Amino acid sequence: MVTITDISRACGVSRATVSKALNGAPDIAAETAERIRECARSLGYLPNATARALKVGRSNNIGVLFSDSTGGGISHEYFSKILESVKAEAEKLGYDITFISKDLGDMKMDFYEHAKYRNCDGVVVASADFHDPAIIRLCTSDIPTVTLDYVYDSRTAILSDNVRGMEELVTYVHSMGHRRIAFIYGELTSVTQKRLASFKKTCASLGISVLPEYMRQGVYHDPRSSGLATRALLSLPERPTCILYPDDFSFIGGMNELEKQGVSIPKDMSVAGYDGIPLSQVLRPRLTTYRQGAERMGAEAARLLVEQIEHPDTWLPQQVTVEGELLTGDTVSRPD
Amino acid sequence: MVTITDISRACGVSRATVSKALNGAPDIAAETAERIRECARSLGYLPNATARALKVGRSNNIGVLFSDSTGGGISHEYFSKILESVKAEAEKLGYDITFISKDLGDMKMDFYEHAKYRNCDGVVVASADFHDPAIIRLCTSDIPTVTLDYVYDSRTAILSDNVRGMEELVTYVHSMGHRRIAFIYGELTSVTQKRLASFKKTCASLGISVLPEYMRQGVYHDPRSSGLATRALLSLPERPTCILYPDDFSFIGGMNELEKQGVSIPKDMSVAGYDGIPLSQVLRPRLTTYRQGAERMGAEAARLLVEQIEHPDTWLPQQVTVEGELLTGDTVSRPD
DNA sequence: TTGTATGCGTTATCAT
DNA sequence: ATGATAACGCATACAA
Repeated sequence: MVTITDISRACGVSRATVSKALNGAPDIAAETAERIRECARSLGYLPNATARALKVGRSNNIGVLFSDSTGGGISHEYFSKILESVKAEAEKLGYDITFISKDLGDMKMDFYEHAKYRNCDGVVVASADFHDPAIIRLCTSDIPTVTLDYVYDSRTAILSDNVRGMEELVTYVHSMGHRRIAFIYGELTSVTQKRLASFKKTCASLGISVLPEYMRQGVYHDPRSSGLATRALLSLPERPTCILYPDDFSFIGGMNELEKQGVSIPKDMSVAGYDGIPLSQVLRPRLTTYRQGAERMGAEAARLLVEQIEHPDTWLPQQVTVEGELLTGDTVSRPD
Repeated sequence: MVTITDISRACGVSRATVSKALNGAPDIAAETAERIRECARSLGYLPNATARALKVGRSNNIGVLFSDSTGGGISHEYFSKILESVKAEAEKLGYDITFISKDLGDMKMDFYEHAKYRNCDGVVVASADFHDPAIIRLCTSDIPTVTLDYVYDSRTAILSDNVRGMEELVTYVHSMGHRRIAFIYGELTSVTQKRLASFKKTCASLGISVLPEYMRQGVYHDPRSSGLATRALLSLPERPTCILYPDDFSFIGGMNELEKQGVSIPKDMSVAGYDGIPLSQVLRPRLTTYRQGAERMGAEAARLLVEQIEHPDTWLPQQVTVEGELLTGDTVSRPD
């Protein structure tokens, strides 16, 4: 490994001078600096992030937290997209990303301790059980954090616009003539609460009555439960004319059930999903859904976190809401 | 931040003693050690990974490389599963993982330099253009590496058993009575070469003739191209009775085309995918496919990499092949 | 059994 | 404009 010392010897200057030259300090003669840089290049010098971090107290490394227990794992397309964009944006800003977990090897640690242990300059909490004390500890600590889809008091958060998403979906479906709209929703997280509230509010303002038998709890990302809920809805004396699913993937379960019962989409039943994952747009008929702005959310999260890290004094926590986009597919038609 | 020095002061011992006690060195009196550990706990001491790394020359951090350019991004379910299991296994072994990329911020670096810069103890190359000189440089460097689905000479690699997978698929399809089997394959990577060779060899040994018009190149993960290839196959004077797709997701395109032409699966046409992603098993009919052992591949990659890191002297490079599993769905039936 | 001294590679302060 | 020196937090060889 070639260090700053090697360069100093090769150039016949002190280590301090080399360091300054390499970092573009103003008090080094232009030609000296150039000579040193050239020398560094020819020797194949690479800065040592570890040593630098130890010295300056900043690692240029941000942690990312995906706690799988909630089912919000990396293999969910929504989260993998977020991860991808956090990564891309962070790298653009000069930061590496490291996963934060608990219990590294045989050292018992919680998330906060892990982040400290690795000297993370900040962490993006992308998917977690936000009521877990360990998560709360991290998110209310001295470490800069940005949460996704959940807000802690006086903390920065990036939010997918679930209220608007639901509103757009319901409004669209209503505009297509539907009045008997069923909603299969996921586990009662804060995201779900928002979608539920928005569903009800939008229905109310459109003069649609929300029948309790049209509201069924399902499970995110679980086609089976969506299938069962669909079956229940189909067995009602008065069927809905449109079913909203918890998400695009779980819709597959509904799709199967409808097909099985000979109910054609969208002729006999209109449907819509949520998320706007690629799958939804390659299905035929193309699924009507609301695409969450995962890419922008990830990028914003990284951007705001880095800003907070680099300007802690002037930083004001903020909640950024990222709008999605209604994807008008071919699964919602005018009811007879 | 509470350091080893704080503890030494609080306990009235030297820093060396604290360090040893905390690391369980054998030459510290049991009660002294316990007193120190207790003190550390009460002060909320956390080891500083950065300082330790600088001192011992090992970071307990492994890099993971997903180069998106090849389309092998994190949001591909196969790769996200691998990432997930690499992460889980690495953490179990006491290693954090950091993404390796090129061009961090405004510093121009290649992959090797990035890994060095971060002091990675090793790196898992999960998805990359293996002919890229930058990848080659990394994989043939002094840094321990493990590649997935590609072998560099005298290097450790984890391989999905594409030969066997294809063989099982073809054999199964053959056993169901099919003789006119079409194969839509992806871009010509080494993985594809293996699947192609295995397809041909298996066909040959089963006495099936491989018609050139039944072999069509498509694109991985691209339903559109699979749809086009399907259309071409359907327009042949003598249609195949079974179509093998590059992967489960791209099969969707074929599914749509078949549906559009009123060709029923599996009554009029049998089909099979590859990968065994969750989607394939929630479709109806359930897709016949070959599930790659992504979880085991990731875990093995991490395990072997760590072993190589921790026992560099006794290490022998090896290629581990991870078998998958034939998922007999409902999309292959006996032809008339 | 404990402590002293040193250095990992870097940057920052203060002299020169 | 350049250099000597110290310090970041830790682990280890060696001395006591």
